[in-house]
Amino acid sequence: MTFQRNTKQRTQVIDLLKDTPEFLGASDVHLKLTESGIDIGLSTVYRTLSSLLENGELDVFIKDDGETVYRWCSKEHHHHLQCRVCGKTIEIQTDDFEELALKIAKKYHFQEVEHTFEITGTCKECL
Amino acid sequence: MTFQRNTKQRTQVIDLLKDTPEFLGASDVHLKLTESGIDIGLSTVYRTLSSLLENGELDVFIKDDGETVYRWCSKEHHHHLQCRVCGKTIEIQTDDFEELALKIAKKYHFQEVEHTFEITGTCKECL
DNA sequence: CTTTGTGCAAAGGCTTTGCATGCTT
DNA sequence: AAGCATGCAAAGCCTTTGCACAAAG
Repeated sequence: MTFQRNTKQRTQVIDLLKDTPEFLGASDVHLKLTESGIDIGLSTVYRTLSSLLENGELDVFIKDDGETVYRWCSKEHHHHLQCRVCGKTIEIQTDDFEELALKIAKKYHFQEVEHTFEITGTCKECL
Repeated sequence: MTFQRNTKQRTQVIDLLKDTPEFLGASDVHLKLTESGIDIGLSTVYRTLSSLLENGELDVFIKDDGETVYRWCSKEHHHHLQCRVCGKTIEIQTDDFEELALKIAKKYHFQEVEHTFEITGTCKECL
């Protein structure tokens, strides 16, 4: 968690993310900022997003097409329910997965356990 | 779901996947096959994996680094506990995840639900 | 003034595609 | 023989990195 200087660009990225409820990719962030007349390089966007992610400020997931998308987040671990058709994403907060994962890890004597859990389906609007 | 011809290459990819319990990326498949003395192009591997995926023969998920990895779909759905260090993989049989996923899907009126759940950690031999 | 961030362009990694050749049916 | 699959190389995306310049502390 290295300290970061407060630059115009970094501030703009953070402000945009804080104001946006959906997930944004690096190119989305870059496009929205340049459209607003803010000058920023695409690589700076990538670097800023990476550093924010490392500091746990962002929620992240990788879309089906491989693009990584980010959203300002609360630091609690959670999972996603995503619609295959429209891409709408719903956050799920439940401790059940966490407990299950830990129980299984303990049974097999695993340490430093991490887990991923994603649900996809078709939402009622897209049926 | 287009019909596919039975070529040497396609058969080899399928055989490899059926024999491999872990998830494999396209390059993994290509490497393992060429190491076994089987001649196959990387693009053929990609095309074969895509067609198998479309036909619902494969389970898939995208790793943190953006690589897409595939595994032959066993009829019984199950999950894996994998060691980050040695790669050892343990199959987990429990209906708990299934029930949870269905419960969540129902709550949000999602249909045709699928889910992925993977646990990674360090096994006791690798600590 | 020193250190870190930025921009640009080039390169990297995974994946897709165009086209001629070869194999399946 | 006809048509789809393959291989190779080139190109497409998203992302990362090297380097010189600019800005922050």
